[in-house]
Amino acid sequence: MRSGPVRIDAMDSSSTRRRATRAKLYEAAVTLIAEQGFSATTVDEIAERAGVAKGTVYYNFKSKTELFEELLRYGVGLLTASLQAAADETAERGGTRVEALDAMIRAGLVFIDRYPAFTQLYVAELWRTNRAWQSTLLVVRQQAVAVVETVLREGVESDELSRDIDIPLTAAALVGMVLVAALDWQAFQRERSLDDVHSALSLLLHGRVSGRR
Amino acid sequence: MRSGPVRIDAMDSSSTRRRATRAKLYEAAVTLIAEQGFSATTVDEIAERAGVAKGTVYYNFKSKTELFEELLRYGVGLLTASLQAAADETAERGGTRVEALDAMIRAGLVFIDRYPAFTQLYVAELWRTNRAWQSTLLVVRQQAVAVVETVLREGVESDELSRDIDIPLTAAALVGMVLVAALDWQAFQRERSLDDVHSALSLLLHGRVSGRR
DNA sequence: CCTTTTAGACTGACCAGTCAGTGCAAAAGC
DNA sequence: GCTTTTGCACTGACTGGTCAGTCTAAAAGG
Repeated sequence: MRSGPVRIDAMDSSSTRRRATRAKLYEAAVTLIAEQGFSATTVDEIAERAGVAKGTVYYNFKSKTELFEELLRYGVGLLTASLQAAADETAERGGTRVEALDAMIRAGLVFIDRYPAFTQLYVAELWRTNRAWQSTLLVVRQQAVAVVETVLREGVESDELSRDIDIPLTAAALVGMVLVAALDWQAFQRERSLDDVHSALSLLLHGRVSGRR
Repeated sequence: MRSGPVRIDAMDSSSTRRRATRAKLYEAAVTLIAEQGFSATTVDEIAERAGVAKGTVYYNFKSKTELFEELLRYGVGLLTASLQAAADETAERGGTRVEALDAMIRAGLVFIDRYPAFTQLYVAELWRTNRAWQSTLLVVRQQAVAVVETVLREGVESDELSRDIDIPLTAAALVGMVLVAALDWQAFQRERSLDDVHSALSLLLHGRVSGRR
């Protein structure tokens, strides 16, 4: 009866139990670190919030830093996928590149709305130097920015966007615009709806704030 | 009340010597905290970098947190003054509000170029919750954003800017655009000149990226 | 002479990481 | 069947180090 290879998935070191524990730890770590910062957050707090013993943290991750790095990789992976999906959907619908950018702005806002703690933590760590996870962050940032740069590049090639734009700088500015507007919305202007924020940013993207009439 | 203002100087505790020591401590703290974060930076390190005994830190500030809060107040004061000056100069020259915004973008970039460490540290702390200096930051952020909001409001009233814009959100987005583009420039695109960054942002502001031709 | 700074020893709290041990379910042995 | 073994996942008390903040006596500054 039980002669089959029942234990195989125990071998890839991600049994259901383990995965569930890791998920609880990510969840606990992300909010605590977003609130307090990495150094001010203790492993005891993370364990307590996750409802596991401290030893379990070290059974699942080799250090506090490693837990944090995996968290970063995981979160930015989600964001990148979501931006890419927005761009792809627009392309499939036969939309313009500007529409794609607009869709990506919305996707960014939806992401931040859903994972505000992760976004806080990402922004807070991104421009620090001399930190253990600098190299992880650099890679992970480039993935996300590259998605925007690609759409900008396509837009320029198809003459939909101005030849004058500086792609890397414009991509950074757009990402920053969305990131900061969204965090500000979450932190200081909670009463606004996602649509409010989206249309304010959309107006800016389309140059209808101060553009020639 | 004018009988003897002799002690006022002593009472606001800012003899020349003290001021010089405090300045050395700000300077040391700002770079260390920008690199490592508040919690990961020790008072011993700050004192050593400032070339001062540890006791001196506590003679001048009642705690590490208080040193940091004063640093924040001081830095944002500089930024706000510089944005305001840019807006005022444009107005005196009889420039438009859009020109004023453009001048403020440049002033922001110049500030970040001069005090990159302060900017890093500000961004890293701004959206954290549950920190001792949250309330200080809130006040100080509002001062800076208000300068931008005022110019936007004047622009709308004089019909120079679209009635459709949402002033608080647009102000936040503009500030974010400058902040993130500048930090990205400093961290990942050092080879670009301030003018490159300024014209990329200017193009966005004027809606010449994707605006109607 | 009053203020400010120095050097550095000291304390008490706090915290990352360790390790010997527990619980438990599936397999092996009988 | 039933009991013994195996190994995974987890536990929590403990350790060694670190750091904010204090204290002192004496020197430097003005």
